[in-house]
Amino acid sequence: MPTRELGFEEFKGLVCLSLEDMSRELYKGNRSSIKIKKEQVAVKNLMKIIQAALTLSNKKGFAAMSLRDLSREAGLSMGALYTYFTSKEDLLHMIQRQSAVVFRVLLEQIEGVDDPVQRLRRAIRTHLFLSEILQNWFYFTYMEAKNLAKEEQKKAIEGELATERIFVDIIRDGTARGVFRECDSELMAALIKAMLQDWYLKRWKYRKRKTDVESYAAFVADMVQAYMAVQGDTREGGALT
Amino acid sequence: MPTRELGFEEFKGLVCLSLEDMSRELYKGNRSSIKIKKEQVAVKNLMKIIQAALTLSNKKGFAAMSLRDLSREAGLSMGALYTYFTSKEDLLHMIQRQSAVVFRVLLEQIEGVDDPVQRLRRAIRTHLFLSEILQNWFYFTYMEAKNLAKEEQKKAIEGELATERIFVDIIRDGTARGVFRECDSELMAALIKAMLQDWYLKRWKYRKRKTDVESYAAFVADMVQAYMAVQGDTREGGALT
DNA sequence: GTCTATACATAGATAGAC
DNA sequence: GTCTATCTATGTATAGAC
Repeated sequence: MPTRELGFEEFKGLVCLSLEDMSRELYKGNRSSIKIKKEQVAVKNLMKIIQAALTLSNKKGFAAMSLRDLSREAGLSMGALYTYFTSKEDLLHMIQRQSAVVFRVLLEQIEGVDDPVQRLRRAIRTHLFLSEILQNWFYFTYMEAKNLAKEEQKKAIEGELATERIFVDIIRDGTARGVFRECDSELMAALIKAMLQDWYLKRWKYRKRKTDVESYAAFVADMVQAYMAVQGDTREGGALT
Repeated sequence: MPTRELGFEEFKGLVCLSLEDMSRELYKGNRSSIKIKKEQVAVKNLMKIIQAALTLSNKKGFAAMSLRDLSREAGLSMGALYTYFTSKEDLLHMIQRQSAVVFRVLLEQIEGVDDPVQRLRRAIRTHLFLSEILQNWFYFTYMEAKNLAKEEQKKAIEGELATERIFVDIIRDGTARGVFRECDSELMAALIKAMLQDWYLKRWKYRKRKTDVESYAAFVADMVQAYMAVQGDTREGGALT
């Protein structure tokens, strides 16, 4: 569907990923465990709870965040909190599960882009844009994955690999069509992912340096492109070997 | 001093970074807070404590690890534990501070390597080798940095930036000498660091794929080199722009 | 030096008033 | 739907026997 290259602000305006959007989705997906019936009320409070949970957890870790801390930060009593989740672990899982929307948007955005180079570039930009909008969600998901129950942890790993798989497929397609050089596509994809993740893991650093997401995206894309380009092959020759 | 390029096993044999070495250093650096007088005894138990602390923390997080857990895993009583540190936070800080040896070794290893390309390659390899040997220390330091007190946290950030600075300097030197293209050296260094960190943050993934540290180092170095090379400039031209 | 037993604080979770 | 008050388990930390 999306053919034209979008700037970050345009992208942000189109996708529905505000705290309210995310909270509403979360509410709809957890009607059974949330005791509040009125959507208006529920969403309003879920926004406060999630915002508070992400802020506190990302500052000192989910395990170190007590529900009393959360209660204070969200402006709700302990009792009220427990009408929105059944246990602290439940809250963790709700937030974590919601992060899955990312994969859907990523696929949507590269759909219909045929040229491997453009497709790769689009995937990189989209991933960075998403993590820019949902920075605290991404950070939380990454850092708190180890706290999940075994079953949910397995899903998180599958999610990580599925995203990586998107990049692997693009690279292999490009190589098959002669646009990219031959290379270890899994390793290449892993390194791209590492660079994409650094954007939200070290947000403080890039913020201090006033690096914006567009520049970062361009740099990563250029770097990958420089390596993947078939002409001017620097893999074997040169001072490196 | 080191002129010849070392393989990983050679490197591992030369540096003194076994659990025992690290524990002994830690003991010497914390004589004041550790109540045990006999070095033999202290080091033996510190090894058990640190090994247990790293294992448990890296599995479920330092905050979620209770000292009862630690006591069981290390095979020492609660009382005994407290003769090796004054508080749980103290233990965290001792482990975290010990990770600083890395910076020293990194500097030692690139010292005397003049050619920017070789110097960059050496720095990349050394960082990866170090994180391979001290995988659990690196992982711990990265994931638990947020639990540090404000003062120690500041030091951790300075450490991160100091390592990055080494790469910045190599890149700028290379550019000045006409070996590397002009580029945003801080951003380049940040991305290199991101790729280096992925090696110990996602060790499970690379282990499963049977990627060894030498291959990983070569890939990262080649990729950086492909972008930094002055000839065959692909930054502006090509399908990307 | 190391252990067992215990003090004391704080955690997660719930009951029942409003 | 939300609050306050409270239960119980578990946490960190220490005292004192061996």
